[in-house]
Amino acid sequence: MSTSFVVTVALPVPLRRQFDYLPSHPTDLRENYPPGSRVQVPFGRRSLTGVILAISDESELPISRLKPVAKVLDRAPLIPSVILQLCQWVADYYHAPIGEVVFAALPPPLRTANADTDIISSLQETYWGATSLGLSAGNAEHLIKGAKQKQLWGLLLKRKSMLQGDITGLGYSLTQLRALSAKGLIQPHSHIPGGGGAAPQIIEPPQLNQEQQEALNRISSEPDSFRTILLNGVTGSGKTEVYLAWIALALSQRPDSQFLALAPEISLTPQLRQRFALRFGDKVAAYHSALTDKERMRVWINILEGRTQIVIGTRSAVFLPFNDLAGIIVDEEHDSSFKQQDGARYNARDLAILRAKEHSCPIVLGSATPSLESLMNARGGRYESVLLRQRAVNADTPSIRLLDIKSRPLHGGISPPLLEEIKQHLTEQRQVMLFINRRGFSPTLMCVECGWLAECQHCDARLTYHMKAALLRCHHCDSTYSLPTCCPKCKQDSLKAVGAGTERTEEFLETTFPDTPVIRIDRDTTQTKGSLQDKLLQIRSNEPCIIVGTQMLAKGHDFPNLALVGIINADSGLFSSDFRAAEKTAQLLLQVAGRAGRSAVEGKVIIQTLFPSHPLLQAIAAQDYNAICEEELHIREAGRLPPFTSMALIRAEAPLLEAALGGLWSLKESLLELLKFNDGLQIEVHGPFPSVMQRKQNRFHAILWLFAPQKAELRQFLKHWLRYSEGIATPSGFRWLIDVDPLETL
DNA sequence: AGCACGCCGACT
DNA sequence: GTCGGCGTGCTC
Repeated sequence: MSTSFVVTVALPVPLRRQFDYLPSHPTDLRENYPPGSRVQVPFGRRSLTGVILAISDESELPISRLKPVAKVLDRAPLIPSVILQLCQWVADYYHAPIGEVVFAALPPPLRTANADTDIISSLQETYWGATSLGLSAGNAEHLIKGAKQKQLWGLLLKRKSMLQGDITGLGYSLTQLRALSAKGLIQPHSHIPGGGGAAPQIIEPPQLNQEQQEALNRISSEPDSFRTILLNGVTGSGKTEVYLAWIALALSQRPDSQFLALAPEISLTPQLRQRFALRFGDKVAAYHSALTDKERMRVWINILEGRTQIVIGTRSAVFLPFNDLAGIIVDEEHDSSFKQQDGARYNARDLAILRAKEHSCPIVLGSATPSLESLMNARGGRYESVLLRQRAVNADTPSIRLLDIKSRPLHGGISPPLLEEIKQHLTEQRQVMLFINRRGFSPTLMCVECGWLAECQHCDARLTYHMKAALLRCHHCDSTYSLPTCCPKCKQDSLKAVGAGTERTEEFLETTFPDTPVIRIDRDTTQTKGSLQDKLLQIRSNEPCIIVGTQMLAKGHDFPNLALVGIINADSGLFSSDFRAAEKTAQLLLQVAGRAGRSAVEGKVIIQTLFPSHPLLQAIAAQDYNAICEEELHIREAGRLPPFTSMALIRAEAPLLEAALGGLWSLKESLLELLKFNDGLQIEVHGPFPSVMQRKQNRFHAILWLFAPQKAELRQFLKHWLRYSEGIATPSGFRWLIDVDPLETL
């Protein structure tokens, strides 16, 4: 029996390489080095935490150059082998350093070596439940002041006990808990997570309509086989109810199985989570980057040990260590935030499909406006297609009207006809939502005398004027500038805020409708934890109000009394050089429009534009997403663009534009060189081009476009090329990376 | 990414 | 005379 073996380790360094080590002692057994366990190893002159990828008989390097592992940190593998496989695949497909990928799959506390301390014991947390006094007080509501506290009390009455992390996760504060505790209504107690206790409160599921029932039948027809189902349902068609019914059905057949639901952004998860929690109680947990390390850690461990069965998460949740996954849902599958934009640039939607395959379970991709990629896959028979054509709650699809704002005066971005409509709907006790793609007061500050514009010193961008904060801010590098009192160039008192952002529209509406609440929802007003939740609760009270907000509003929210949606300006996406602009614009506008008239209320959408005859807007007004896709697919096919070809980018940056472009020229030269030896390959290299936003934080950005007929061809070629790209001389300060299947191509 | 080694400017 | 700038090279 040979005892000599080599341990291959992934380390958190940006190198496309694995590192081999020897066991700590020559007599060590292979069983003590299971793949997926963390190790402490010497690396250069520092010591790093790594993850064992594999054990093998020999190394590419001579044994004499290998160092021994310092310590094995985990007794059992922390990362299941399916996740390790997924990481390997991501590293290979996206040409990402394996270490970066593996460490992205671990919750932050496990990335560093807090040695072998017992993780579970550190997870004991506080639970809150009603006291006997609270329970016997009957209607204790009159004792409680705040609406939020009343709600919290109601929640704690229904659920016998709740983990503090879950309570705060739903947007309640510790202050609110303490206030109830001070009244003697509730008390904290501790017990170990998963030790039973909290009884899930199950609400009676609503009756599915016939379409939903048919969709459910299709999805659940073969529970134990891998299938990708594209659930294409108009906004308001009740996709979420189908998901819930599917999970309920699957759990009745296999009670211990697990489910993963991915949602594009955190802003969406609380609501989705609540709907899941109402149905499945504390089987449900949320997982996203806004959680504290401890919260993430707890969810991670609970999934690993099978205590948490259903997770609502954002893209990083695709790496969670489920071991008995029975189904995956990707909600709003077209959304570009599933694509990671830094580090390992993976698309969580595509990884989710891979996971479903690994676990041999169905995956449902849901959207009212599916991506062209998914539509193509459905056509090619790789995905099954399920349609929901009607809105669920006897509501019609809203009407969309294009409003020409040429030569119409705008106040706070709003034209007189739109203002009339707002008035009208408010008198009818309805809610109104205005969508503006810009936060801040105005996107430009200019001098009307000499034409001076407030610009960022570090970026090629105008500064946004924030009135309440009384400053200028760059939305690209986040630097701030104090507000000039007069024009810095001509010294006259002639500065003017040009254009409208959410803040200006909010201000205008507040003065125009002093008796109506104006609720602004953008990154600036939802910074503090729970503030978005508060605003959403206020809207869901169904009192008349005006909601002003950015993209955040477009996704998934369900506001029953919302009747009118105004889109302040639809024109930014009409003349972009991004080949995905039409697809993105159609998706965004139709999603926003879909917020209107979701229950019995009749919905109306008004899109302000300078180009009402633009074909894309015409098609959007006709709500013919199919026609838009049809047209787009023709254009993409003719232009040999994705999804008809495979695409990758090389993105570069350097302190000078010349260096960024020059470095890319060197890379391109070497790519072409390698292509010469591979005659059969139909790979095209275009560029280099300066990025649309050339200068960002005083660094210059440029890109190279690569196209190939097949994904595998491009992947193989790049893999091959990377093996000897290290010798290429590039200018100093030149950094570059590969972006496979980019969604952002400028 | 770190963290070294390595050659050229203003300071006790 | 040294302290220190960041250029480039390596890490199993």
